[in-house]
This record gives sequence, C-alpha cells and structure tokens, in this order.
Amino acid sequence: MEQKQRYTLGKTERLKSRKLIEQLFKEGKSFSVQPIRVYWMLQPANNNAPSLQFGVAAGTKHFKHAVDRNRIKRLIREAYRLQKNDLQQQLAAADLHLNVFFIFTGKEVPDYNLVFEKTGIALQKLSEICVQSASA
RNA sequence: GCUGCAAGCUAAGCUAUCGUGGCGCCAAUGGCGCCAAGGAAAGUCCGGACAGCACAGAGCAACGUACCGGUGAAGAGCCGGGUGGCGCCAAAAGCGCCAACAGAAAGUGCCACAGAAAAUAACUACCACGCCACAAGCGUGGAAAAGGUGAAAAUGUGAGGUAAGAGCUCACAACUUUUUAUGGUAACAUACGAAGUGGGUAAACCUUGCGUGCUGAAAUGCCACAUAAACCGUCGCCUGAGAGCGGCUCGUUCGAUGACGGAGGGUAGGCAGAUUGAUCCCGUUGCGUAAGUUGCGGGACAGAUAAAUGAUAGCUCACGACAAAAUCCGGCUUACAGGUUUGCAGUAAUU
RNA sequence: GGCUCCGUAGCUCAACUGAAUAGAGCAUCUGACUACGGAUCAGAAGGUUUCAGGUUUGAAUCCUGACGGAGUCA
Repeated sequence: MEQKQRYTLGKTERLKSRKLIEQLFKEGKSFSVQPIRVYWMLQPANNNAPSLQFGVAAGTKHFKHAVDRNRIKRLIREAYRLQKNDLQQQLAAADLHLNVFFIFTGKEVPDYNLVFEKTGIALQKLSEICVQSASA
C-alpha cells in the first residue's frame, strides 16, 4: 500500500535547543558547498525526536538588514523541505539520528534555483556520509 | 500640456498547488475553520507605562533643562503668542523662514596674527613742571581728543570748558537697567520720569531658577532539574564585621552555624511577565484661533522564543521602493520605486 | 532588547583645556650612488580631518543630528 508523500517541516523537525546547537558547532563536523556551509553530527536514534533535525542561519556580517537574512533563511528552508525526504527515510532505516545546521556564507542574496541546486548537493553528500558510517 | 523642486496621502491585487506560527473545534500525532508584521516595525534621540531594589529622610555632588501661555499621562514633542535675526520689497506695511531666546552690573579664565594697547589701556605724538643758558635730550605727572591694525578699540554729533584734554558739563540722538501708569492671564508693548553707558565669549568654568532615587523584560516571580553545608584568604561574634542605601556624608533599620573576596563546580528547561491598551481608525456632535478634547454610533487590533508569512505557475498597460514585530505606548529623526493631490518655478501651444 | 566607545594621508598613529601652514613612520613617485638591483642619501606628491547644520572673529577640537564601524550584558 503506497502512501502519498508529504513535504512537511514542522516544529519537531527543527533544531530548537540552544544547547544542542552550541554542541553541534563545538563537536560536530562540517563541509562546504560553495555559498552554504553545513555542520552535521550523527548520533544513535532517539525515540522522542525525529531522525533528522535541522537549522538555518545567515550571518550579520554580510547582511545588515533583517529582511535579507529572513529571505535567505526562507529560501534554504524551502529547498530543504522539498528534498530532505529521501535522507530522512534512509536514517530511519539505519536507526540513526542526525543534526544538521546550514549557514549561508555568501555575500549577496541568492536566487532560488541556485539555493535549490546547492541544497540538493549538500543532502546527497550527507546521504553518502550516512551510508559510510552505517557500513563501518 | 511637459519638466524640475517641496509637502501630504498611499505602499499592487487575484487564482491554484505545496508548506509555516497561534487560537478554537472535531477527537488526536491528523483534519477543518479563523487570524498572522510597518509607515517607518529602523535609529535608540526624548518622554512615559510597567517591574525589581528601597520606601525615613536631609545635605552635598552629578546630570538635565532655561521667553510666555496652552495641550497632554509626560516631554528637549505639538499649538498659539512675544522678542530678535534673515529674506522678498526702493522703503514702510505685510508675508515667509529661523532661533539651546536666563545671567557678562557675582567671580575666574580665554581673545592667535596684526596693533601702542585685547581690559584696573600711556608706545608715538600732546600739555605742565624739574634738570640744562636755550633747543635737543632725560625724568616726574596729567590726559583716551589723533595714530597704518583687527572680528572686536571704550556711544555719536555740536557747543561750552581746559595747561592740554576728557560725559567733565549741556543740547539732540542711540542703547542698558528701572519706578509709576495703561493694555495684556503672561512674556511683552506704549507713555512719562530716574539712574547709567569700561568690549566679546557662558554649545569655557560658573551663578540663579526648575527638575531627576537607581536599574531595565537578558527586569522580575513561580515550578522542575542539578550541585559544593567542600577549598583558600581577610574581617568579625554585641565597645559589632558587614548589608539595605547601586556617587558620597549624616541619619536610620537589620545583623551572628556571620560577612566579603578569590579560584572552581552545577543549571541554562517550562510557565507567568506577554499582548485589549493613557489603544487606533471612520462617521457625527459640542467646546477651542489651534494643538487638542467631550458625548454618541460602528469597526479593527500578530504574539514567535535559533524565532512563524515562503516557493512554484498564471493573469492584470506598470514586474513591485525603503524595509521585518521581540514588553507596550506618545513624539522626534532618518530611508523610500511607482501612483496620486496641492503649491512654487521654467517652458510650449491655444483662446 | 539595552548600554558603552571610536571615525584624521593608501596603512599605523599624533595634534583634542578652540588659534589658521593638520605632523611622524611605513608604503608610492622622482633623482643621486651602482655594470644592474637591493640597502642608503636627497626631494616630491598624497587631506573637503566620515557627512550635514549650529555656536564662535575663528572648529580636527565645542554642541546637535545623520552615516559607518567595534565592544559588552545571563
């Protein structure tokens, strides 16, 4: 029986705790996909939380106005929402929990198509990492 | 009609699919319905509300403020008036714009260069006297009338007066302070009289009047979880360390398994504060020159907490400026595409 | 959200109780020295003191507003 796939991004699927985020920056690993930098941390599965939790940020350094920062965060969030489902299923199957944080490091407000493309690449990379750690 | 400048208002809409925050309902990890940023949400420049500490105050200091009246919860806001300055105009009247607009006759400081001198003015020239036979020169004194300067030079003109001169005296004029009278709530204006005229600077110190307790939602209260009632140093145990009292002193209250400092450890979750209030908008009524305000009727108002409004497609002559709430209000300031209204300037055509 | 501080040559800093030519080092340019370069020596250029008003005879300095940039809080 095939269920209709939903592209949700509710409260529980986001990183909410200040403590967790600080831990992620301190202990987690990272890689870059041109204008986006990705911090990630893989853990054993937790029954209370979903298998994939996510956060976004854009620095005040390059974007003075809150309008621009909000715009970037919304674009990344939208791109992430439409593409993260495969990774989520993979993690659930492998019984793992992943915290991810996207930071936008570019200097200009990007196009939606660019963000969509780069987010896809980043998620693929995360998927590969996931496979490696599961096999090891 | 077009172009430019200034000011006011407004701040694209609709449909479909997927998705986000809050509230309500169904009955439950989902579905349905409703609502979901701005005129500046910004800068944090003023003023409050509210909260905590204190509530026994007084003095000093510090900070702010400064023509008058009104408005309002309050203000360095706004409205009206006065005074002064600038502009339009040949001038007046009038109109417009601007003003931190108390005091320099309480005291102190500063005023480069130039100039004799920049503030109890004597360098040159002037006058008197003395030294000297006279002159020249020197000395003592008088005297602000003349002297290239400078932003600023001792109120201006005339007459009297004198050794020479001087508001030294007088007349007229200018300005300052002020008694009285009149008008005005008042600032102030006008008239008459009196006293006086040795600069400027208070956005230099300062003086005078008035005002201000300090700290800001990372405030604060409650619940949950966790630990260290351990270690080191100093002081003290009622003749009292220290704390409230967050600038200081007096005063006052509390005060013993105590207080302060150092190093180190733990927590950093939830609820309240928190969104409907001095609220805003529209219509109307009365009061007021106006800002504003009274009554009546109707309508509107997000509440997140790593932080919610987005993406895609289509249509509409314009492909949409500045820009995102974070406790809440009143003002000020700054940014702003396009549309629209009004005023001013220039220009073209027509009647 | 609140609070505090700072803007001077291309860079790092002076001059901040007002006084007229805004000064020093590095860097840049020109010349000398050298076969050439470096180093050295001599000289030059470079500033609307972040911007706009105001006070004053006079402002980098004092006052007000704007713009930009740092730091800080539990």
